Amino acid sequence: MDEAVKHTEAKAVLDSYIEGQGKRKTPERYVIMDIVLDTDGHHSADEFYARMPQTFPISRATVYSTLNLLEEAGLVYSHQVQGRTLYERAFGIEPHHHYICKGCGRIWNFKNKSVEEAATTCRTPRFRKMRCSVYIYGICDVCHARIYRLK
Amino acid sequence: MDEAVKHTEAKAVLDSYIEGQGKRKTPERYVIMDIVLDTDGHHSADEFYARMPQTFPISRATVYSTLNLLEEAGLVYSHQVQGRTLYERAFGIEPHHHYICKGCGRIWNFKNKSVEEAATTCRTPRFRKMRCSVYIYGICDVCHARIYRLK
DNA sequence: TTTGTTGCAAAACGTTTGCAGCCTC
DNA sequence: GAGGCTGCAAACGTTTTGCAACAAA
Repeated sequence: MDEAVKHTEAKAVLDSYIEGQGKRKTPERYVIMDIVLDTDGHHSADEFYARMPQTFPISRATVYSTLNLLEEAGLVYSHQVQGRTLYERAFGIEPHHHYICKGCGRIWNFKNKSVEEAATTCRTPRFRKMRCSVYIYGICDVCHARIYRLK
Repeated sequence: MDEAVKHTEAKAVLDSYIEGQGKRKTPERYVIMDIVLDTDGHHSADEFYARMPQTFPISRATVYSTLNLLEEAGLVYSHQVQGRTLYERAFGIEPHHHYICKGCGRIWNFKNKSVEEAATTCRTPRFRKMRCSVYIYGICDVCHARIYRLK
């Protein structure tokens, strides 16, 4: 996706979410949105906080609350890993799932049509599905070598 | 599964894990294991701590560390939900996955063969799979009614 | 005898909250 | 002007840690 278009379209999504909820269009929210859109991978709120521009400082509390807002608006996904919440941008990327190393907590993405299809089509009574997350836990090469060497 | 057999077999699993790791067979570990085996559903370490027998008090720290041990031994699964770690017994139950309400955090189990098969057969390069967890996030009936009423 | 484990309390960690002042609407 | 938002620091809830006493091997 073209970078400029991505930012324009994401801004439209955020605009309409904010308007629909009777919330306010503060500059902080759009600055954070832009940074999230330009960041790949899975990061904690504090990691995003560390990336806030020195020219436009934004507090930790605002970063936390804005990431929540962006998730509600559908612009980021969150994942609970090793006691922390990690965010990844949801806009301009293809559907995918994750495998997570129990040793180091690193996350890798993978795509798989049958996993995707099975998760989205299965029945969940009395429950409105919003999102399916498939996590495959295991041990990565690096951790396996480390653990094996230690013993 | 027969209850007595379940406890006997689980004890054998824990025994061999403890022996293999050069760890120690303390009474606390077997008391906690028995309680976990007799408990259905998803519970935090503190919830298990509250269930420790008055006749054989066990500290919070020991409950936390033993639940970790039981997970390493494959006797419990853990799930990260709303900032907490929830445990469920892994022994004597059929494979299943979960849907989780974003409103209240409650978890329901579901079984689905194609989800199961897709998750276990997909390829994850440079990575040794241990366990697949499928989480479907959404809003349960109760929360949907509550949120809808408030607006 | 060695060394892993327990219990306690304190500390750590990520996150949320209360509040005063500010800014969007 | 009303009320949502920000920034700060303090509070929160969960989990981990340090340490001395204990007990399994």
